[in-house]
Amino acid sequence: MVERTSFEDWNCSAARALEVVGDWWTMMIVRECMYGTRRFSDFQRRLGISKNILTRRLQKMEDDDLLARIQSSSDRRTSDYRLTAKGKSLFTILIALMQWGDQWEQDGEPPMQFVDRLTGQPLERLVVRDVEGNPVKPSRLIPVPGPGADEDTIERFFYDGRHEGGVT
Amino acid sequence: MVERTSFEDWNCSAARALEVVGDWWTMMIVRECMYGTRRFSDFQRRLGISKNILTRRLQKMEDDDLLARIQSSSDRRTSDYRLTAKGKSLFTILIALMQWGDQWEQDGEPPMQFVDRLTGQPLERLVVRDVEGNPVKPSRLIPVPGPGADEDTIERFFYDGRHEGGVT
DNA sequence: ATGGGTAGGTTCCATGTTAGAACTGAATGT
DNA sequence: ACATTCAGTTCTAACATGGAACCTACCCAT
Repeated sequence: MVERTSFEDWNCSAARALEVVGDWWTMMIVRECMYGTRRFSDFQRRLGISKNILTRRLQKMEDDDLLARIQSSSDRRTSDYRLTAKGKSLFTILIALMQWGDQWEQDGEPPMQFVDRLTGQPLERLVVRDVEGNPVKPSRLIPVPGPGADEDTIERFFYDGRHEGGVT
Repeated sequence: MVERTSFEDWNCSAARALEVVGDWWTMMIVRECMYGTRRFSDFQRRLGISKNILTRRLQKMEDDDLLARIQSSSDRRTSDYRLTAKGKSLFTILIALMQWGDQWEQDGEPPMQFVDRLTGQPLERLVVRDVEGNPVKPSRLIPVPGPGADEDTIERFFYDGRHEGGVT
């Protein structure tokens, strides 16, 4: 096997999420959608992506139900690509990426930011919190199997030493 | 040019973040670190990643200052790979990915979850909020240039129609 | 001290993926 | 009718991936 390792059968939500959005272009296309881009040629020009790659990515995103393709009524050559509910819910991941990039790769100076269209107010920084609403440091946490864990996940947890480690 | 398009000179924080963590394995290695994994052979066995690929990824993550490599005092053959502050701050992105995967690829049943090591309490769902702390729907937002915007970003914003679009 | 095993790589190769350029073919606009 | 635009497809060179074999330092038991 020389094909890329697939994460789709892994019993891990992060791995499954990455199987859908983990390549270099997909989140950039999501960003572009959130900037208002709808059409093939606009994605291509604004991202500087090759046409054959864009075709494949849009197709995969449609297959994964991130994008819906809607026939444009005015020009029958084009379709509008729009985010589905599943695609829109990648918003949190996009904001997390942008804020991390702002902090560590842009010295805290955002090149672009999302603001309220009426008030012009920016967004709060995303914070991981416990159920009582208090911010959580990774070092306070440990990973445990959840209701979706399969046998293998549970076995690894107990016999592979994972319950002794923790977030650091 | 047939090399992968690099995002490192883009004036976009999401693109720069993806340049660092946007490949298939990097966030899986971060997850593994947060599960307590430290050593080469453990990353290799638990992730099922090829040794040459793992070597390259760990090296790049060290170059990008996500991981620090610390000589193990007991066994001079091995080193411990540990997350730096920059690496630890990928936590928010990892949680966003896990929660998205839980919801859309696992029917809301998490295979693994992070809980407080003392109380056993799980985490709250990440929510994008405005500065007053109210949850924000993407449709209420528009993208605007920030303090880190360069000329090209500002020009595109005004002359490429981006200010007319918005998050939808 | 010696032999066997382990940890952490490196090298090699077949196959896959990417990017760019050239081409296609239908729909538009003039 | 003619040129142009849109959204692709096809072709090819270069690069990346994954699996296996190989390598070398180190640890451990005898």
